[in-house]
Amino acid sequence: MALTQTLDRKGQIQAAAQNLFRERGFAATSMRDLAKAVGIEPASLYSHITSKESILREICFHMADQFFEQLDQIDGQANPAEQLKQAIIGHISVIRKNYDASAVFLHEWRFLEEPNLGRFKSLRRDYEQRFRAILEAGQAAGQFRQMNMKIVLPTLFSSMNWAYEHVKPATLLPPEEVGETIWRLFVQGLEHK
Amino acid sequence: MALTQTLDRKGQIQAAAQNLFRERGFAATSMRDLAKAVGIEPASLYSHITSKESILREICFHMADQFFEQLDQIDGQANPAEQLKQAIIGHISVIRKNYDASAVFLHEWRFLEEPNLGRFKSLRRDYEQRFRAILEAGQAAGQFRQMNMKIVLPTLFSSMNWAYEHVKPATLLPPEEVGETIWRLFVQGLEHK
DNA sequence: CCTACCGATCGGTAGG
DNA sequence: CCTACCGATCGGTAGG
Repeated sequence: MALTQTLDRKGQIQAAAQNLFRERGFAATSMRDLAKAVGIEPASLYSHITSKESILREICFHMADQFFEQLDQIDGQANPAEQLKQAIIGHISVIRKNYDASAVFLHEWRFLEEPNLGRFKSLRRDYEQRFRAILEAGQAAGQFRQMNMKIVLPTLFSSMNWAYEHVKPATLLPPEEVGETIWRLFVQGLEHK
Repeated sequence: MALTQTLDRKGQIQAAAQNLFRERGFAATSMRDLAKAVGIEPASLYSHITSKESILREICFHMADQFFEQLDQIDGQANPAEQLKQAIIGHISVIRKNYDASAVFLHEWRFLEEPNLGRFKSLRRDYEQRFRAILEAGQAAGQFRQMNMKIVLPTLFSSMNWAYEHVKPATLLPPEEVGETIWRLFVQGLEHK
């Protein structure tokens, strides 16, 4: 919401929606709440957006785009552990740059309607597979232990995704510190060698 | 919902609410939805419950009770790594025994009203502190490395709490396997020694 | 546990 | 971007 005054009306609506959807959830946020936050009449929202769901759709798919862009920037020549480190820090950085939107992306996507819901799930699956490929490359290279991917992969994502909650933006730890710590924990474990 | 037919009406309402709140969220579930699931008229719900929020309250605090009970059963004489293992497996077991309710506990608690909301947050903080104490005991004993607890603790909880999602009940891995794998990952890490 | 109903609020449209 | 408004639905109560 900090940059609201520099955005056009459509951008203001998106920013206000991200904040409200994050704080109250999609279902508990009314178009009247949203209009009030923007400072216009409820009906005027529909000059800029087509439906409540269309706002959610833009938030979710814009976040998905950013997560994929980040993945495309990691060093394909690095070893798996290093690639994993870059992917983890990148993922957390995207969350941090989109404090409200990432919470919506993570929690409110289920209110998407078909066919958007199906497309969203498909993108998310693709993204998870990219991480899985890194982990499996590490196993193939003998760097990582053989562990059940059905457990390891969701554990990794859960570990990365808490970053949006628990802590307010002002007191946030730097994404690099969070990412490095999670990576070290994940790769080396808590126990002394 | 499997045992609905053996429950009294109040229990049926609770079971149906857990399922609906899990699938659609608290805000998006109407009392009419709930009544339909139970097979009575909407107004009849109020013979057994006082408000929509009171159902949520019972779910959340009943789950909290179970999490604490589980913690009280771990072996206080064991070393920190072993205590951690028992606590993790116990936590995941509670989630597994309450498939619908645990999702509600984890995601819908924010729709609690004061003073319940405050009480809930306080209980959750206490619970987290119990885990923190185990981790710090491990550090004090030289068994665990010094790491930023502000990162390690939420990472641990996130890792444990994914268990309620991603996977349908029928295909669930045994809680012991999930718990042991997460514990090993958390303590030893992914990398070969 | 039901019928009947309350005032409030919902997402969205018509028409300018 | 506004005024005016639509039909549908909301959580909950009265009274039996």
